[in-house]
Amino acid sequence: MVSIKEVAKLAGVSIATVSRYINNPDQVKDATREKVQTAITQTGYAPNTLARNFRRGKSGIIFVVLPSVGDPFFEGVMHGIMQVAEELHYTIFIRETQFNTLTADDYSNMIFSKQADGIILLASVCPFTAPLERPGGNKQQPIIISCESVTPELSHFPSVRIDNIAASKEATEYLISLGHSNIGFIYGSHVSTLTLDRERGFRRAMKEAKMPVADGWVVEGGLNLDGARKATRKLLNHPQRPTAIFCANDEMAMGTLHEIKSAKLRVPEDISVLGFDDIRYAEILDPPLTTVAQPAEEIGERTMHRLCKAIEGRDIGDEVEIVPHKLVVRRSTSPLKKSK
Amino acid sequence: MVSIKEVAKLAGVSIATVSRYINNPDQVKDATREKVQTAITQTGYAPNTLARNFRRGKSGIIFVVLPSVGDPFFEGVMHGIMQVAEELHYTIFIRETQFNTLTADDYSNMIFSKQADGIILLASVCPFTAPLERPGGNKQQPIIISCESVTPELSHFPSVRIDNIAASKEATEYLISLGHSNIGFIYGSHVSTLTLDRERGFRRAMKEAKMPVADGWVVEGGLNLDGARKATRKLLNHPQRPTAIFCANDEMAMGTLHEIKSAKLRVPEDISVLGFDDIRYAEILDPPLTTVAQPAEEIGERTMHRLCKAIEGRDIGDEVEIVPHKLVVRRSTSPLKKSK
DNA sequence: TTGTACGCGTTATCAG
DNA sequence: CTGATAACGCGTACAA
Repeated sequence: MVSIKEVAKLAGVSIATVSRYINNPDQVKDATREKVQTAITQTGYAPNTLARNFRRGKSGIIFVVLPSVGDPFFEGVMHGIMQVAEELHYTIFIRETQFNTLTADDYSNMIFSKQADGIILLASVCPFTAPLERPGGNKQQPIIISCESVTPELSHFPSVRIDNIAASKEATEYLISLGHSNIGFIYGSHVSTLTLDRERGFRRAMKEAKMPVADGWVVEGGLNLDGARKATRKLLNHPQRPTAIFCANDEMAMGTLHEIKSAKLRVPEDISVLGFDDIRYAEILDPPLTTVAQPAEEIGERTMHRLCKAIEGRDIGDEVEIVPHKLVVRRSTSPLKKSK
Repeated sequence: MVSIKEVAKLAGVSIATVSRYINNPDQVKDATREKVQTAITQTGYAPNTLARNFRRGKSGIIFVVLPSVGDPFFEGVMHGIMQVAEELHYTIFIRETQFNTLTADDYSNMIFSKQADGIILLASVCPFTAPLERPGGNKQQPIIISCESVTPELSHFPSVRIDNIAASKEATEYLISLGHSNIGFIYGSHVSTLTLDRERGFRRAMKEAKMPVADGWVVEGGLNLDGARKATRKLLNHPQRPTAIFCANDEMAMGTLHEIKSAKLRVPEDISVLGFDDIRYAEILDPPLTTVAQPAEEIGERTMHRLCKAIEGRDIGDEVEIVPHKLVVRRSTSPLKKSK
């Protein structure tokens, strides 16, 4: 592997000059510049990133941690993130945490061990434990948890997201306003505080409307198609079958939609379906899905800006930054048909 | 930032011992081990990855480059990749190349500058130029291009994929066997050799069956929903309206399905639809989509194994490794209804 | 404008 | 089993 030394030797200059040529070309005389350049092309030299980062003490890398590539929701958020990253000359690396569950400490360590300058955790279901106590002073690590509603123990991490409880409550109230009172809810998983919050919003709306939530109306959908389909079948077989089903995300709503139609029931005539996220498929489903939209790109942008502030050592607090959500009404929901 | 030195001092040992404790604990006496461990917890020390990688001359990182997170197809491939990566102790980083188009040289440089030990390009539409000529000897860089059918200039990169032409030809023959002769084809984009190959397979089947492909039956779908919807509208308005539409991937097929139904036509009674990839949504679409399945996980596994061989310096050739595809017949295709 | 020389934090190679 | 020490490749203060 060719290093800066060989380039220097070939160009007949010192390594310092080569280094300068690369990082501060203006400080090098024209004639020298040429010599160095030819030596570089001749050797095919490329600066060793490992050495450079080591020397500089920073990698210029930001990790974005998300549960799965292949999840349509994150596309928009990534857009926002990458746009800002480009401006600010950071490189984004995505880490997928499919099943391997890293702890908050692991992430903290990534920063501490200089693997990355900052980390964005996107709705990453990970078994968060108590915050890491590091003797060196634990405050203000450049880590942001976005989209996800964090548990109390983690509230010291800054965060950008919608108000999941409020959004879910509003959506439920919309169903109620359509005349529905038997409403099923499919949440994600017990470790997904995000969908748990959405469940909370659902229950709150029901309670305020003085509508009971029957046993078995709230089921787990596992955040995936299969899980949602099973959950839906449970709901369809329930003695008091819901007239509307609210799914904690659109992915699950897709499974629900399919399962209802497989049972020869119609959406929304027999059962209304409501999703969450407004992924790109929502509007081309059959019927197009009523859902809660998140300003994905904005979440990404805000998150990056805030993270970069933290990287620069500025204080960004540990508050949750709430962005607005919006109910998008399409055709998968309709007024309750009075069947009596 | 606390370094190994301070840990050594606090523990009353040399830095070498601390290093050994971390990398080869068995070579350290029990008593010493404890001393070191307490010093580590006390200081909150974490090895500086930058320095470590620098010293080792390798990062243990493999880049996976893909066009977009949010693309359901890659999930399976990533599964395969990550499983092998875990076994072999590599860390996977995903880079998204949404619009920013890196050249083959850029990738080559990533290897050369030690940013990564190896690179997997997954169906990444990037403006490949002539192979990089590097004085140091350009042969056998640890770069693999998977899923994508590469252009001739790039055939020196090893590759793992299905035979897109053959698969597409077979799928077309299936449509023909159902009695269809007016078949529309929606390809991805002019820079996506992958979908161009699928088009080639389509045309080959049509030609062998002596069926003409009318002007305007082959349209560009842009690899996304909107593009596919527009393309579908063109097809529906064509004077010789196709009785079947073959989409170069499932994402586009989803758009096509929706657009056909929006035009009050039925699938498959009026128009059959055929997709490609067998993403997880294929079976829950309405109607469930007939499509060509790729062994995604297998592609991922094979790719990683081959790449690791290359990283170890072994010769892996530059052949294309072909994995089997399979036509999955569901309900979006049916025999041509004789309407005369 | 250029060159010399040091140090970044590790790991690896020796001797002890 | 442990300690001293030499690398690794680069950036930069300082001297020339």
